[in-house]
Amino acid sequence: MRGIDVFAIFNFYQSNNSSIAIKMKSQPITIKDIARILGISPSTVSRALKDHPDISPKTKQLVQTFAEKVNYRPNALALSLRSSKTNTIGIVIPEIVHHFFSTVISGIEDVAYGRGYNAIICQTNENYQREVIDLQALVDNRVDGILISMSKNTHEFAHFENLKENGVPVVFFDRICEQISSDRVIADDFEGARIATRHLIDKGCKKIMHLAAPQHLLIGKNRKEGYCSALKEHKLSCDDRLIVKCDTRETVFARADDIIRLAPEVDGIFAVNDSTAIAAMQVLQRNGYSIPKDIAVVGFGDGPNANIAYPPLTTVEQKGYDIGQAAMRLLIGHIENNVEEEEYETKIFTPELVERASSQLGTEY
Amino acid sequence: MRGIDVFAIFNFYQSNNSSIAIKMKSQPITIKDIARILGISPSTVSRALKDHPDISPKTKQLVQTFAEKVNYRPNALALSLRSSKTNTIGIVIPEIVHHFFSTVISGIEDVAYGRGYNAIICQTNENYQREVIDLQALVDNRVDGILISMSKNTHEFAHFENLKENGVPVVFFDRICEQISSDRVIADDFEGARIATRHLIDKGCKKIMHLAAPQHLLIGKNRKEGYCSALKEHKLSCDDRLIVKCDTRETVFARADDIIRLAPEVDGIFAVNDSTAIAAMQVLQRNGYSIPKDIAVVGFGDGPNANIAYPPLTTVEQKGYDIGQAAMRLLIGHIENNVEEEEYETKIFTPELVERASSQLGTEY
DNA sequence: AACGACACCGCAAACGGTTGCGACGAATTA
DNA sequence: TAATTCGTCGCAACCGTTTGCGGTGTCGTT
Repeated sequence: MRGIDVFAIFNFYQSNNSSIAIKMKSQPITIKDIARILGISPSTVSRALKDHPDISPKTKQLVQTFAEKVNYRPNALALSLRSSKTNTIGIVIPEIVHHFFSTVISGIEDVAYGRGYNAIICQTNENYQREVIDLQALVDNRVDGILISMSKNTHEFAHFENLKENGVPVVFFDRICEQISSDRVIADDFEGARIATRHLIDKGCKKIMHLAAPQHLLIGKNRKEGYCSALKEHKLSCDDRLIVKCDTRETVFARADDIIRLAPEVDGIFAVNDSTAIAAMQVLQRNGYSIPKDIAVVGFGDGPNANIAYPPLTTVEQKGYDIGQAAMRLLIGHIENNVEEEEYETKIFTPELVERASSQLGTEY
Repeated sequence: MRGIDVFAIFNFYQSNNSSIAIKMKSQPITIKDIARILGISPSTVSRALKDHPDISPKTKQLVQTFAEKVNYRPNALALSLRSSKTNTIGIVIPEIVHHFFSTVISGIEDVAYGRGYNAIICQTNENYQREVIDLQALVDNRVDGILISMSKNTHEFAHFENLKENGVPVVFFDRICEQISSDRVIADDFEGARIATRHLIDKGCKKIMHLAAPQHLLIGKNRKEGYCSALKEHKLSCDDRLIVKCDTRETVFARADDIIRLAPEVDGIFAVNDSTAIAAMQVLQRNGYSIPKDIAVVGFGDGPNANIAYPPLTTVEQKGYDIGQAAMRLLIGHIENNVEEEEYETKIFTPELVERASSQLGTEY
């Protein structure tokens, strides 16, 4: 008896709904809608949908097939509000248009997707104020955790402290905040530079120039020190005269004279990044030097430029994708083991040498 | 009388809260907490916080300063649930690690930030299934609108139709779906190719080779047709013999022989993208040709490679940032004017010529 | 016939916030 | 003095979902 009624309404709803769908934006169907149409209570619908033992097989069947027909989907907002779990994490980075950072994001995304998390991405454009506001917005939206790479212009850390007080799990990556104890995932610039420089020495270089970034930046300092360390390992002196301060294409051209003046006495160059290395090769080539026959060159991986260079550039690759994955895994660990371990972890990724033509000293390309 | 009581509790709460903050993750404070502590109702607190005229100045003052002290922040989830407005939009793209796409995202982000929107980013990795799931997740999270660039492997469009039925505003950009009527923001590949080819002709080229992408891809087809169109404009014939099918660095090297065989009779090359153009230059240079003295080269902008090339590559820039901004603005228009206009707009961005050394036919670099 | 056991389902509160409406006291007006 | 107005505030419902608990009806058991 009652079954007939229900199915009448059922069919009515179906045809009615589909005709509506053509004309207007129909609000998504809710559990209450289903309950009203089927003449049962929302709680029964809820339980039926998740196979609760209290519900009879018939009711379950009815509710489940109906929900299927009308394409019911639970409202994630309501679920989040009730459970205080959004399955969403926040990412705060200086800029997206940067090969390294977008690679990291890609790694984060892939792990997140596999574990059922969504990612809200905020780009600070190296702006401190925006970093503060972005973090606040993420907290307001009750993200389950946050991954941060700090802006260059951030010198106060109250907004980071604030996260800890709010109980939001945080993992810093790449541009970590030394003043805040937390999980960290970083690339080992020192070791990367040492590997690059060692490689030049292995290739037979006796006197190696370094194109360096400003020493107040961590990467500038660490990469230079890695360079010096490799030299000393091999009883070579670390001569300040061989260190030219330039870290962009433009600054290379601006200091081209200095490079050319030093060129006759060196047989290798380690540049703080790839675009600097490539620009240096071009300056040298224009002045009659042959790479890698006369001078071998190694860069430091900031993208896919190395392959395009002429000759293809030997470089050390920063494993952005791995860093992203590791950071996300660490974060998930903190989110899902609500264990209050004050034990913070630091994961270090050592860059990997990718050997190409530019470092084959003495050979023609 | 009562004032004294309240402030006593006030102070108690303050000291109590701060001591808690040190030890444990304190749950964020809610309107109900404030109401309980201040001995008034949640509705009064809510109204006081937004200067409702029904509330007395004294109460407003009390509530507002207290909220300030305890750093009250409204729960965005609760607001969204009630208002059905999340101030969040979804972005679905094939891959993040791609200069063009990350540039688009940057444009989207900046507009979104200015208008108070957050962005959830999903990367499909050119996977149809993932595209479906990502869209569903965005709808479940009740985003206010969605920006999509389609995956290459998407050949069914039910999930797009589904969005329209759910009443979610959608704007397609770059990889649009021709089968779905909607707002669109695209780059004009045809016109870009025409501009590039025209430029070569202006520089004195009489016979221009084209390195083309597969013709079943829209960009391959449009760019080739733009190339032909420019030739015909200038009474030059569009000779299929001068069209070499290669669109990556690897395919250029694979078909190097074909290119070298044609080289003696051509004085210009238009390549379907920058990396192809750069690889072609390298092949030619290795075979004794001088660029741009013997042969002028123009690429098609897919990144910052052009600057790094030797010689610097003339190219047409796809305005990713502008496309992102425009797409977001269109979307916001649809979200905020809930006017039901079935008028869909298509914005077309014409690439812009960026002239560098590689196209200065006859000159030495 | 009265009892407990069990299957099945609904009520109501909760998550955090908003808002229409009614209540109450005080001040103003007739 | 009685009626009206106004300034303040709280009740309760609502957004969509979950869940503890209590209620109902149908059995079988003694």
